Amino acid sequence: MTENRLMEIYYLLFGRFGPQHWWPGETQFEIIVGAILTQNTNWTNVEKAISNLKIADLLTPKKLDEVDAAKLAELIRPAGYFNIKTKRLKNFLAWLSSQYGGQLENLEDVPAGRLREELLSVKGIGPETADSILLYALNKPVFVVDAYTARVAIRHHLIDSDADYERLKELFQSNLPADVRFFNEYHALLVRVGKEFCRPTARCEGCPLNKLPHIPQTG
DNA sequence: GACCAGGCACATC
DNA sequence: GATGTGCATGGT
Repeated sequence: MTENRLMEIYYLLFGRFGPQHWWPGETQFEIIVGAILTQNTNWTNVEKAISNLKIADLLTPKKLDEVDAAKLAELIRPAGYFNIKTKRLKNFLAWLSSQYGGQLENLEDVPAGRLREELLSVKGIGPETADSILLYALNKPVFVVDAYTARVAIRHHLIDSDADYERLKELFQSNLPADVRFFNEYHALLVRVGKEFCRPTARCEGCPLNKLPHIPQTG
């Protein structure tokens, strides 16, 4: 049964890696900025960009909304795609400013489903970024799917290889208890095992999920 | 030097 | 509706 297999995977991962303490960010806003900057990008590059923003004392919605776009682009350059990500950050801030007075606390009481739709309407925020913001910044019980989640699920025969984002999300959300802490840890653990053992060219040797049925990686 | 990394929007068929 | 492409830096 899928539910039991998903729990087994969780316990194997947690037993090996322990708590991951996600999201790696000190404030709600830092988490949101990180969620946008990490799109298709290595986290270490994102850390450099966020460090630049901290040093420049710009890591608040108001300051980032007001800063010159060219300056912002220069600061986030290490995160890659810096021109498009500048626009995406500005798009988010424009939405926050116009719809919620620029105050993140005004998002707290908005139902998760409605908030997700609104976030998806912001150009540059897709399903993964929206769900990351909902779960990690706003503590809503939604499951975050990313490239690692998909790879692990497919390689372990939990879902068809052509499953889209929403189907992958449903796999986890409909078979697991909707709990913020649990979803937080589970996704973080999937990224951890993905980075160490489930990359396209990584080998399965030593993977804590090896005892489960899977497609052996030969790269 | 090629490949990869915690996506997304847009063009084209 | 499916498939392809641009966006860009930095580590392995």
